[in-house]
Amino acid sequence: MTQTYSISDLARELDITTRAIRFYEEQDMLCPERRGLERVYCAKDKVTLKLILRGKRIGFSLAECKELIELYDPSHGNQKQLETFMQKIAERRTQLAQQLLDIEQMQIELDTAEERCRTALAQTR
Amino acid sequence: MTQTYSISDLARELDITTRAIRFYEEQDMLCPERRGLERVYCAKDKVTLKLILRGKRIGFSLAECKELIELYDPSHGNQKQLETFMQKIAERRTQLAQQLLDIEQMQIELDTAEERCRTALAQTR
DNA sequence: GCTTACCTTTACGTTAACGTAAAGCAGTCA
DNA sequence: TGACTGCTTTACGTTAACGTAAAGGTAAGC
Repeated sequence: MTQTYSISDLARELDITTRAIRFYEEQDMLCPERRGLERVYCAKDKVTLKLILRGKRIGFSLAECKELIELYDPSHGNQKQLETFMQKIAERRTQLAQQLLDIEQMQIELDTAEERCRTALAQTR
Repeated sequence: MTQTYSISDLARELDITTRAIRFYEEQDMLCPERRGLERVYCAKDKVTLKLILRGKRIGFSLAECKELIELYDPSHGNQKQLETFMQKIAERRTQLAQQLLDIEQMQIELDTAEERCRTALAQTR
């Protein structure tokens, strides 16, 4: 008994619109089964959607998310493709490392900003 | 002798287009001085630009970046504004924390993907 | 049999963040 | 003096990521 979902099940659970889900399918990031016309999603589809949403939260474009998804399944690769995959993985790593630095720096700046706010607040008394 | 820059100085140094810089000004994120018609940028402007670019790297919209910049200078705030600032700072903190989690998770997935690539590569021999 | 609730497709609309082209002014180098 | 370089403004174009409306199919419940 493998769990399945309707499109609005997933929309509710992941807090996105059905339009968005269909759009991701248009972009070949999803390929749910069909029962008649209705889309029937499986657990893997849900994982894919979560991957997309996580990617978006850290500012990846859908194109980048799609690449990440494709990296997830290197079964169908010849040697050249696999090497390309490895390279893309390395690129993503670099990008993530930079983002970590950026976030740390932002946190520091939020510290500063908060401090200044406190000071300013103290002076209004 | 405070350092100043032309628009193309900054464009070169920060690796963006002059169009982008002018666009940020249109959005009231910058307000450089003028010598005649020419824009003359100071050190603070450069800091602002770097802030924008850092925000963009981690997926912030320009509107969000603008808020961050405004948070940077709470001098002109009455008590209510300052409290709003504090709240926005807290929101950003939450967002950054989520992004950190997302990035860590992505790194783990890149580990997995790389591992699978290695395995697949080994089998092509 | 009619309404309600989901589902479908097709297709045009919208916003953000610039790109790009047109037209022109100011200084400089040969 | 003319060509080149760098700056300006105005304005239309473009791409991504959906939003939204139109028009309709199907199954459940009253």
